[in-house]
Amino acid sequence: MGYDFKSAEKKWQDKWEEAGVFHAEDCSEKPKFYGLVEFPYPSGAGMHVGHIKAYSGLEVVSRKRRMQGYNVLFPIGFDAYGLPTENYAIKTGIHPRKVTDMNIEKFSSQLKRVGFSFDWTRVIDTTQENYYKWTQWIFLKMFEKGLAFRDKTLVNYCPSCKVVLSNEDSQGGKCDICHSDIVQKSKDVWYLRITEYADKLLEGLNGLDYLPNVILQQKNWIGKSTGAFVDFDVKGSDDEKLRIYTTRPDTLFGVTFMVIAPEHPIIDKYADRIANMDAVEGYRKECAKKTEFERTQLVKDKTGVRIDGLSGINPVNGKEIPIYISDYVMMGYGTGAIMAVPAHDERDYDFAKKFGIDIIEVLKGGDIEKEAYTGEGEHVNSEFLNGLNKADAIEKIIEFLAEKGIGEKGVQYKMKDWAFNRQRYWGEPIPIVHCEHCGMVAVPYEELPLKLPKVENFAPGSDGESPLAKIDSYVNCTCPKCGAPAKRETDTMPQWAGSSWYYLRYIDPNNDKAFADREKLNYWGRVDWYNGGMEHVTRHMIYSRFWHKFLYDLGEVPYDEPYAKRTAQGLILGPDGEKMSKSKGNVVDPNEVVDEYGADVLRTYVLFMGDYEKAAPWSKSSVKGCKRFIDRVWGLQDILVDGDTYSKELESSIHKTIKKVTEDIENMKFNTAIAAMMTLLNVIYDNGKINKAELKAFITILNPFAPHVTEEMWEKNNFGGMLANGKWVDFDEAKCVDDEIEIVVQINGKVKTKLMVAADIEADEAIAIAKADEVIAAAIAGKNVVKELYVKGRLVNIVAK
RNA sequence: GCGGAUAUGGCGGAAUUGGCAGACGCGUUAGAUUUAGGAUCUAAUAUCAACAGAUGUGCAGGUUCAAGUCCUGUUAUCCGCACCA
Repeated sequence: MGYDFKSAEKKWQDKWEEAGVFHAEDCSEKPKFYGLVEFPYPSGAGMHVGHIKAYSGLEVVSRKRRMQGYNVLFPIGFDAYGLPTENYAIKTGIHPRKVTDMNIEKFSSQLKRVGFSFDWTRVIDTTQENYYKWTQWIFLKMFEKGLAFRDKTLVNYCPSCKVVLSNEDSQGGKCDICHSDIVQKSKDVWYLRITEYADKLLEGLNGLDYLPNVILQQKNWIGKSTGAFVDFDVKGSDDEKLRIYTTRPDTLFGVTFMVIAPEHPIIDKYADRIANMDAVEGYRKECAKKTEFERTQLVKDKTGVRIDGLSGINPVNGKEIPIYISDYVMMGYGTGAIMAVPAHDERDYDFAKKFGIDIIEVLKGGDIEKEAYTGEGEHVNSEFLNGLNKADAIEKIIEFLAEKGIGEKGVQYKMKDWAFNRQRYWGEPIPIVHCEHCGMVAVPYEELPLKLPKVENFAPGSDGESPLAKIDSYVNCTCPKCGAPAKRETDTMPQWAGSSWYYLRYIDPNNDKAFADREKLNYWGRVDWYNGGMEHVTRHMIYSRFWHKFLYDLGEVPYDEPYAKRTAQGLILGPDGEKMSKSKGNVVDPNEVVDEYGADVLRTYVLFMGDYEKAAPWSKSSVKGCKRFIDRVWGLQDILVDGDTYSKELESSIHKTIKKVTEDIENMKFNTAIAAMMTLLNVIYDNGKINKAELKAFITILNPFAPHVTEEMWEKNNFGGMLANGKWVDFDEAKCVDDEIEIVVQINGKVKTKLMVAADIEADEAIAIAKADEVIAAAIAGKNVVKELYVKGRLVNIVAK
């Protein structure tokens, strides 16, 4: 009788749910394991095979850990605020609430069909009042501490969609949605002062078990650099100081010009003294027209205009140097002004060559006739720095600058403050009231959640205002402080908000007194293992680490980093080797796979298809290989015999496989774990029979991968209880080795023959046996044996000339 | 441009960390079974060669008794950052 996955899978999913076997127990005596996967955005398209792979990894780890006696928290939820839902709602007229509920329903049933061992009693939805109440609560705490603030910014605005767009949605200066030209618009928006945590976020990385690549990407994102600020006097101004930032203050003697960003305020301030203001203005207009893409493209061909009327004075030698404006200097980094050292900076070099500016070498080691020398070297032409190396020179010059009061040590970050706003409906309302008398006032904590009002028209308003701005009953309120009529903030929070603290809510999802109970926080502690996509390791992870560190500083959480370990799965590519996309028509629907082959096959395949951390193309025929594997496992019941200990024939194979699977799962080497079980299966069929003890062990280690078929077999053979509640099997290291082993005999490193010998054979004996072999004897006859080696358990190598 | 990673049969990928290259799976070929197809089972399957044997882990060198693995150089692909001073 074949295995009927259709009925068995449904049956066991229901039984597991009924018995609550995957419910995590708060504050239990058992050791805890908190495994976290990135909760999905419930899109209308339904689940993707990528989700299955992303969740299957920690699913296997979680099921195994449960069987090993851990109290496992393996939760799931939905990150449901966001634009796609809202856009769909606008298009169809169905309310986003309804769309979200439908999509969550769809995702939930799909996830359940795959048999994931999530604790469904803890499911969260970021759009529910009892969840976003605490998102707002955290925001207000930040507001209280001055970390949430408002500031003017130039935003990308699409006049056609009437919406403010992120940089990602406005690439190339065109709106991603309607492709009209984006205009820059000044607007007051909310920011979170994440830069205040830049150092903590950087230092925190040290003790964490993240993939090296993840650490690197986070470091790059934070982008810390150390250097110095230096003030240059400006000739032609009223005693104006032009402050620059540099990482190489030691090259100050090589400065031959300065460059400021086109937006630099000094231009407007002294506009009447700049003789060529027309040219300067013309250049600035030209830059403003350039899209971000254009501005980053032309690396070699520098453009710029000299400011006629203002010049800089090099503070170390009093030399007068020209000042240029050029768009290779950005207003958003450092001070928007640089000192240019063409001899030792490629950009400055290109610029100097183009504009015919002097190039003065201050570091030995390169040939500045040909190109800028950016390496290290001894200082020359630098007065008191001459002869010093880079580190010493930097130290000395900073000392000098500080003494003279013309500069100081400085640190810069690439990371900017987090623009925390959306002019959209489907997001968490920002709980702030604007009062004419009191300014910005927080909605009192006891009034949270500030509910997102139900509206009929959730399309964005004109002029980039949030749809909430049109609802008078929402906007008009009284000031919580003075009681005067006031207006509510109408921006909502960005998508990233809800996901910045969701791992904390799983710990105590229904608490209405706090975001999570302190005792439970103490018990569950950090997420032990967080798996997700590489695309989320910078923004999402840094944002949530920031929120967590903020809560830690507030004393609201008992540990300072949210995630102890972070891994990432590789993409599943389409069968054509291309990234899956609807437009390419190469998307694989997990539902169809479950329909055709069953959930166990789908789960096994996504883990078997290749290295978990690498991208691999989907192969329809390889899926069939996993189907065969599952069917052959079921077929073991046809050759089942009695026996309550491992048989001599299979004992070492079973121990070896248990060892391999046990270790591989922890290292996310799921593909080789499955391969090892396939190998064992082949060994068993070669053996012709399997006894009950052996079958128990086999289906136990297979259970995390293929829980349904193994559970069905467990029941059918009356092994007792439910396998999901079962105990993991141990292996005995001593029994993983065979008595007799095959060794290879090489002559001059080439394999000549293979011999069976006792596993504990000594070198002398092994070599003697090898030399006694007729093939070897013949090969070395008449030759001079130079060297004889025995590598334990592996080979004998005889070097003969 | 900078940083990181990868490169192994027809395909996805293994390789105890310097010790039999190609585990496991797919595909292919032959056979069995079947009215047929499908499914299943058995065997073969890196390349060249009838065999002996030789060659073989992107390419070129090197170290070693022994190299996919270590060293030097080089090429290609992918990812991240990108005029960050």
